[in-house]
Amino acid sequence: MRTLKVSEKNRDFFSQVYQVVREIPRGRVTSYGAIAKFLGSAGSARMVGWAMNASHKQIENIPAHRVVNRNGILTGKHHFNPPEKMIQLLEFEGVIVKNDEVRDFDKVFWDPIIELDIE
DNA sequence: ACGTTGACCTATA
DNA sequence: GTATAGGCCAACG
Repeated sequence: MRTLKVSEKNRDFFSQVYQVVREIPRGRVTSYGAIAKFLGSAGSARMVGWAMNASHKQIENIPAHRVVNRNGILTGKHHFNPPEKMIQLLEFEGVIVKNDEVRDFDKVFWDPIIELDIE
């Protein structure tokens, strides 16, 4: 269990999303909804998507390819350039993607609610 | 200021 | 198994 320290500056929703996404280990994935729920705003999963959409503007690298929807489908691949990049990144880390869907999703799923503690 | 738009999710049929 | 509906709420035009 790792503890996430949220400083005064990083209190806004987007920053918190980025901090969680950065904690996803190599070869594991999580879902938009899981992040939203972890941050206390379940039902705002679409905002997590928005955060990913804006993640390329961030200075630090955000492993947005490790975030998929709750069925393990790579719904966000069209926002990568090229779209195949997302699959390549995942498979490079050992995640097997078949037909835009993560294989053994339940096994590689990384749940921030279990793995992270917020401070 | 306001209507529309989503890298979503749950529920229901 | 698919389909449709409603809620969500920040950002964009």
